[in-house]
Amino acid sequence: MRDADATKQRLIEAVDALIVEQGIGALGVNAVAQQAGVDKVLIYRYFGGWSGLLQAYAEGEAFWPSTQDLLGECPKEILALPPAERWQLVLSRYVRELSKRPRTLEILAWEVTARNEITARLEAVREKRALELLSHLGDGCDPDVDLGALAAILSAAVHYLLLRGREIRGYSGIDLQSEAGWQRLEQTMARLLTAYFQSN
Amino acid sequence: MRDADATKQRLIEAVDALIVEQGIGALGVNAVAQQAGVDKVLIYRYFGGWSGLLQAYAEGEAFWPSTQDLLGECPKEILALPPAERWQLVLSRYVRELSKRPRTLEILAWEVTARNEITARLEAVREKRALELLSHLGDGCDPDVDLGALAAILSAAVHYLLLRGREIRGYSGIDLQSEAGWQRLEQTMARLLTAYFQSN
DNA sequence: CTTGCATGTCACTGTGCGGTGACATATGCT
DNA sequence: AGCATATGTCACCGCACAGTGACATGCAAG
Repeated sequence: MRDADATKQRLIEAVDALIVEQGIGALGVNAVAQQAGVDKVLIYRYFGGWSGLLQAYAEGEAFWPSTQDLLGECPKEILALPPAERWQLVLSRYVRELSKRPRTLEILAWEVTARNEITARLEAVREKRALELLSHLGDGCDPDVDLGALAAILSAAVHYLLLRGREIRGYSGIDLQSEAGWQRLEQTMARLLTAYFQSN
Repeated sequence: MRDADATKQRLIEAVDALIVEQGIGALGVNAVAQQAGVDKVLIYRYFGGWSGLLQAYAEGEAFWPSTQDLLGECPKEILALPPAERWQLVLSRYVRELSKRPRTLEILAWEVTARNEITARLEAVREKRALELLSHLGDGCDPDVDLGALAAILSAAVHYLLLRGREIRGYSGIDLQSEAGWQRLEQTMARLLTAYFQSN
């Protein structure tokens, strides 16, 4: 083929395929080269090494749901809702968007155990997005309420439950792999939010 | 020393030391043998191999806070509290107990990325304990309330935030490595619980 | 004292890993 | 056409890993 750009692309796609199919644990120079059907030496030539390839992959991929994904096409309508409903809606969308993204879940899991430049960058992007979204969600809320802590708790719960749900069913009596289980979770989160915003 | 039991013990302790000092990622036959100051072949002789040693370690260690740790010495007093306060207290203790247990956090992190016999067993123990505790916490609550989901959400949030706090500071604007950050989190959880139980 | 076994040491195999140097060949420019 | 270089192939290194076989030695029972 003699086409460097295409080869780079194949390597990056191979990283993605391996992550989705086998998980981050299976990732490595040899595995990626084989998956791409390419000699591994090209990883070093084109990306300067393993971490270079990972970085290229991380930059090219949109792991994180966009603000639009979460607020929808008519953010004004959503932002006009009372706080509890607004948060419920966004949280529900957040769950849906994340569960559609096996790559993102894999990355989230990776961040829990590994710490390196790649995860650090991805985390920085995430944090920025979170704060950005948070600024939108705060309109019209009682300033006395700690929205940062609220978002931290709820998103943390969602992250953990989605991650565990990839492998186990029963968690605190909830079936994390069934629609019904997640309905119980979302309903309880919704009630928590309603009660919380009502009480202030 | 010519003492098989002592050697077994040293190996198990070496596993523990490595987990605490270097994390699960650093665990391996060679590393453990070196840490124990013992030949690795003894791992195979005494434990039948690597997974045997891990299993022996897992069985011997008490990773999980006991019901007593969480309910305290006078469970009756705690169980006599109104639901919101009861849950607040237990949750707060749960955070404190877990943050004292680096091994347990390491295992929790491990479970997120790896799935094997060991993690499966540990998870089973955890789930059993959780349901047990849950049965105590449900007294006098509105039966309409989904306590399983509530416990899942809150414990998931705590797990995730504790795990992330080992490596990052900023999460949704909260400093996960400071007393102040955790006070914000606990206070928000407390308010959520109060509002939640009040509204039913 | 001698024999048998538990305990421990050492050297080794095979595998997969990340990484590199030397070579082959297609492509595009002059 | 001929050359330089970008592109790709291949064989290889050193390392760490899990696991094993053969040997040495202390101890306890006969």
